[in-house]
Amino acid sequence: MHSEIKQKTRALILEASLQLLNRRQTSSVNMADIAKAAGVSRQTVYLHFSNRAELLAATLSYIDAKLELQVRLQPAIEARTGAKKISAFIQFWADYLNEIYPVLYALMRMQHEDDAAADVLSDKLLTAKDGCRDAVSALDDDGFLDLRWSKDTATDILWMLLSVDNWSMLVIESGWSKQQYVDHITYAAKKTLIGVN
Amino acid sequence: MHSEIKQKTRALILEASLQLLNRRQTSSVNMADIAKAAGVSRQTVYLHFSNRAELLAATLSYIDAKLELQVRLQPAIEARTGAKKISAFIQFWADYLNEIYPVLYALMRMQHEDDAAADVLSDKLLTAKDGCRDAVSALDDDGFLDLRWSKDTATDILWMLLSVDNWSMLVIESGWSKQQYVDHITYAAKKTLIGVN
DNA sequence: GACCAACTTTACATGGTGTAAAGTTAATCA
DNA sequence: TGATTAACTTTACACCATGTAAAGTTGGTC
Repeated sequence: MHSEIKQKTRALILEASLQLLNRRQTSSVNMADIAKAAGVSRQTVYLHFSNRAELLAATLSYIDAKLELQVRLQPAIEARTGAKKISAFIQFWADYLNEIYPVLYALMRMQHEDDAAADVLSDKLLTAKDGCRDAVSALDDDGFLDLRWSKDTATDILWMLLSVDNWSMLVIESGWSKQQYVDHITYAAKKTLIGVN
Repeated sequence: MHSEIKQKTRALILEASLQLLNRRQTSSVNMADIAKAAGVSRQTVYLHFSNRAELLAATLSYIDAKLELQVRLQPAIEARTGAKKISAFIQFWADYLNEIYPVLYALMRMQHEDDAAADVLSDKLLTAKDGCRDAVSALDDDGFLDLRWSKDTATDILWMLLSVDNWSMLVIESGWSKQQYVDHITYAAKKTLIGVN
């Protein structure tokens, strides 16, 4: 079958994209670089992905498929109390960001010049914001949401705390370990959101 | 004097840069656009500023000169308690960010492609981080710093809360008013950092 | 043996930054 | 007054990545 060949080439490109982004986070990764690493011509990449944003989006999905997201998310979904949901979600988020950061970083770099890239990013991140909303709702149901916050405001605050930029600032720039990030951000989130009403 | 003419042209360029950046935050502002707005050839801009990063840095300084930073910072410097220092500093920071954001945004957009731009930004932001450190120290002197935090960690946390990306996320994207930003972030910062030891 | 999907090769348009160099204008000074 | 020169203009070009275009090659498939 021809389409088997096509799928194989697609996989080669995605794997090359992922590997390159993981290795050299600093310098930017070209379409040409990726083609070269995949052992394929630059035009072939455009045959599979109509532009760079689409390739990066596909690379994100490629990672997601490897990670078994549903399994990883179970603890956050099953957590009984709001506080435990927050802990579980932040734990998940830190692990997940660690995996996808290089791709997100590439997308973030091009988001201002390229609407397609901006869309991919905002899709990805808004999905995660729903996780924040869930956690806040659970906390509110428990009666532990600080009366100072509306649910929307609390969601914005938690979402801000968990932003990709904050993560990279603390973990990449300031050198926090993953465990420090999880511990400190979890503590900060709970202390900010929880009120003894 | 020749140099008077030169200074006048320089001022024209800086003013044009500032106006353009303030008006159209969304689309990017070219060297050519700025030259045009200043009524000057593109090459003349390069005669005064060796590259875009330098022009933006000068535009930042140009704003600073207008703002009388020292006066604005007085309340934060004079505040007696750590808690009041935090409030005063966040108030100052929100006002200041509001003024310089368009320029910072332009610098942030180019920081990954251009080392000079990255340097300008990190200079500007590290100066502000010192403000966070001062506030944390004051809080610690009062004996009100949550024992969970070291001074360095607390500084990182406060600094993260006040990051430009967070500000734009809340104020630009989520539509918070300046007052909401100040009130909510101040409350969150105090609740996170202050401990009853 | 014809067909065609997948891929290659070559070439070009675009857009913004920065460099280079020759030409113009008018203030300054001997 | 006339030469000098600082400030600015004009024109042209190199660069670099993205994306488009089109003709050519290879090797399964029927």
